[in-house]
This record gives sequence, C-alpha cells and structure tokens, in this order.
Amino acid sequence: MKQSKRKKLETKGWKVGAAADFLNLTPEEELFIDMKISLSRSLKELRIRKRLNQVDFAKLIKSSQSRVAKMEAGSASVSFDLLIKSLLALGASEKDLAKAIRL
Amino acid sequence: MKQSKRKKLETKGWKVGAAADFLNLTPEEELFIDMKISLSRSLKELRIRKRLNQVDFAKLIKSSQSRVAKMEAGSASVSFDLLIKSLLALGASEKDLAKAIRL
DNA sequence: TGCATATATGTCATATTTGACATACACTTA
DNA sequence: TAAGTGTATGTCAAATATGACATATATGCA
Repeated sequence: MKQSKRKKLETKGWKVGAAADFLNLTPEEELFIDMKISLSRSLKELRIRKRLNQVDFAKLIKSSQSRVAKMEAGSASVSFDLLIKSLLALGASEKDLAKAIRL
Repeated sequence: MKQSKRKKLETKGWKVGAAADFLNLTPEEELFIDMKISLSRSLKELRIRKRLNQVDFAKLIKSSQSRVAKMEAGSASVSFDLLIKSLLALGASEKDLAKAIRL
C-alpha cells in the first residue's frame, strides 16, 4: 500500500486485522475499505448535488449530523448497511450503487 | 410487492419499518433487502463452486456454520459488511460484487 | 434400519454500530 | 471583531450484529 494512503486510513479509526497493523493489511481488507470509501465519496457527492447540508440529510435518514460527517469521512465506525441505506434514501438505484462501489 | 415474495421474507426475520408491516414497505427498503438477497445467492454459488461446505467456509472466514447458513438464507440478522467480507474471502473482486448486487 | 455428512434454526453473551449530544473547527460576512 | 452556517471529532448508552453452541432436519449409503 502506498504510504500516503496508509496515513489517511490511520486517522480514520481503521484498525485492520488482529494486530491493527497496516503493514499486514490483506488484499481483501484493503478492498473492503476501498469500497466503503468509494461509497462515502458517492454519498457526499449525491448529498451535495441535492443541495442538502449534513443536518438536513441527517433528518431525512433519521440519523445525526455527526454520523453523516463520519460516513462522508470514511470513518471505520460506519457500516456498509448505513452507507447503502443512506445512498438509497438519496434516490440511488442498484445500478448506481454497483457503480459507486468501484469509483 | 408480490404475495409470494412477501411470504418468503416474513419467514426470515425481516421486520421492516417501524411497524414491521410489509404493506408499508418503502421502495428503498425493498431495494435494500433485494440487494442483500442477491449477495446471499452469489455467496452460496461461489462457495459451492469452490467446493467448500458451510463448516469449512466458516473456518475460512473465522465464523460459524450457523452464521454461514443465515447468510445464505438471506436472514435479516446478517449485515452487508459480513456478506461483503465473505464474498471477498472467496476471491470476489469489486467488479464481481458490483454485479452480484444486481443479480 | 443406523450412521455419516451437510445444512437449518433458535438462543444468548459479547462485540460492534448507532443516534444523540457536546464541542471544536473552518469559513463567510457584517 | 462577533455572529452565522456548515462540517468534524469525541464520547456514550442503547440498539443491533456476531460467533458459539445446541439441536433439528435432510439426504445418501451401508
């Protein structure tokens, strides 16, 4: 993994693998994180395109501004389930999600 | 929603929405469930293609046979996170997952 | 029939994720 | 400068998902 990418993840609460050791990140773990980050990006993009601020979007999905911020920051404490629910709430289709995973 | 589909979900622990009322299933909720079920199917398919039984696969992902069964049954108690981790463990790529979501 | 293998279902203590809240930070504009 | 707006970060009790376990069911085969 590139040094720059590693640094980025460390700050977001990602403790991957048993040893929380970024040197031992398996390819699957990296893919898993990459996909979440991809969804994060799509979420932020979509929210902004809909001209919603984090507070209003949080209300829309019955969550909180802080959690929206964490979603968009690619925080490790956010599940795929929440990301996907959020994207669907913004009107994303299955096709959109399939695309978003890989962006 | 079709009657047949509704019946199927009811048996798998899906209590959707506040009222657990299948008559009030929003399109987003339905999409959410559909996607999980799609991943379930792909998972089962991939596992069998790799000639693993549920016990051995459970060991591979450090889980249990019962949870693998629940994953493949499309149980409501299974998260996207676990489904995706499992698929990645079977060698699925981001592309594969993007496809699997929509099958 | 009994035995082996594979899968399904239910329960539960533990682990993780959640929304809520407080508060900090960044930026604009008056 | 202060006030307003939007976003980020940390904490925590409650909600949800988890692996482990027991047990049930199904199928094949001696």
